[in-house]
Amino acid sequence: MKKMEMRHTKILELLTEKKKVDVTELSQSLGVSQVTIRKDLDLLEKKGLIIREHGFATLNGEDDMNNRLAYHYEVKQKLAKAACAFIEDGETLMIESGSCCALLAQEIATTKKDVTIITNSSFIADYIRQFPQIKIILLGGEYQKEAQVVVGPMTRRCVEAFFVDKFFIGTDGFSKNTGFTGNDYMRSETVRDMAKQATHVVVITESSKFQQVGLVNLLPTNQVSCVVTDDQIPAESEEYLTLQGITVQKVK
Amino acid sequence: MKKMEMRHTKILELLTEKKKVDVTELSQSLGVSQVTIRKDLDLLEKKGLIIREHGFATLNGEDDMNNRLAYHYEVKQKLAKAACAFIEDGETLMIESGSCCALLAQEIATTKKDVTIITNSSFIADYIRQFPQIKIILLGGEYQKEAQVVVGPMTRRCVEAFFVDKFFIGTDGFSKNTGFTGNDYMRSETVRDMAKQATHVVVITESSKFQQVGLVNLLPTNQVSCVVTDDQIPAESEEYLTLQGITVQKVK
DNA sequence: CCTAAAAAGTTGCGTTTGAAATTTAAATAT
DNA sequence: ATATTTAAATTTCAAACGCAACTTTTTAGG
Repeated sequence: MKKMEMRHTKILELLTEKKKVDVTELSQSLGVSQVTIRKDLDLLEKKGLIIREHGFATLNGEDDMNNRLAYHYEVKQKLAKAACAFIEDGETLMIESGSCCALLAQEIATTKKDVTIITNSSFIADYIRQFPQIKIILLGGEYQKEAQVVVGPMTRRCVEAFFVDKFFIGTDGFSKNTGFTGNDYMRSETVRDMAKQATHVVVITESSKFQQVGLVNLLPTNQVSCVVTDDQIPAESEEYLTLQGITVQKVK
Repeated sequence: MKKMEMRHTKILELLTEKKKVDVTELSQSLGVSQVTIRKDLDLLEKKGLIIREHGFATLNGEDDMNNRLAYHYEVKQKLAKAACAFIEDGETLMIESGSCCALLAQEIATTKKDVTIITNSSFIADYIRQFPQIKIILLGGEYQKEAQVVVGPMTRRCVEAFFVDKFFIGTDGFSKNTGFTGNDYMRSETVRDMAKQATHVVVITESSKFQQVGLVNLLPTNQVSCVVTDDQIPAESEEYLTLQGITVQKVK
């Protein structure tokens, strides 16, 4: 990794931990000039990850979603790029909420043409609305304020109007017994509703999730076609998934 | 109007016109210290109307919606407060997109309890998501990026699941011949779809709209129950509306 | 009308900022 | 390997900043 990227990663880590870092401090602890730190922070702000203020920076808005974007940003970015390679110009696809999915949406928006994205996440709709190449269908439903997604019976009725080839989701955990798991009941149910309308479900997730199990059932293994993750996935998990006929795409 | 409010109004006007104003300039042309101007700008930023930067300020994000919020902010705020008086705690209502409607939603969110807002505007959903007292139903549909609203057949199917007492909308123009008019075909159609599901339609609009006519039909006069506007509404329009059985609520 | 309290505005000072010019380091081609 | 180009980091300085202490103006009650 390049020097600058490392510094950016370090800054984001510090920020995730301490919520606030100031320029003077960063400059000293990272051994570069204040001007350099300012440029770093400006770049990170341009990416929408942090907010610059006079003398310091904070994570973007204490917002749940933005914090999750900043956390392990570089890895998630790579996962998004890898997943994006599956997508053709002109395709219509579904994306669920989640930080990796948001980055995927952004990657699609900046590299593909005439793609239609169907999503239950108004965060994602907002996140990529500046890119004219992409058409967005926003599903309706009960609005979950923290996650900025819609869920519930209306969302199911909305999504039933569509049928697509690929559906991209995140996950909060995995085990052989449970399959993929989530942490929110309503959101997980909505994911299952959406999955019914897609030929292939692609899970995009950091490998760390393979060492965790979520609170509620999300999707059984046999409904997933492909997993995009990083190379730290436990060998055991990878073998098991492959054995179940799932393509495991590793990055980095 | 108080001195400070007048300065704020002036700043917003300048900003709407010039897109960018700097502290030094404002300080001179308004005859107050730079510190005072900075405090003004900080306040306006806290309201989400502008964005502060080093040495100057701009309108919030060149974003269509935010610009419209800043334009005639004080009047719109009053209209919102007046419209909010019609609403009871615990009520379920529908709100369409539009700057006055966004301010109404905020007013509801800060003064009412247990209100459910059904809307096709993800801007509004996002705008008030920090307030826990309010439940939001976000309708689905084709996403219009600039306006941050959903429209189209899916929106109609979504809204058909509800029936409410009051539906609040804005307008882009009015005349005796045309009734209320809009500037966007799809959005206007969606408003009509939503209006079918409400007993009373309330139009919230600056009086200046009574001197304009929009591009497309929005709603005929006989489908509107009430108009909330400011006291600059032409007497002729007011009389006509009253004669048609519409309650005209004037503020200020 | 007057007085007390709150709000609005100013002054002064040490710190942080953006911008431009310059040096250093890294990538790419020869 | 070495030259060429490009990107990254530093230095410098006037302008802008936040903060806190102070003064003026509004507001509201006796």
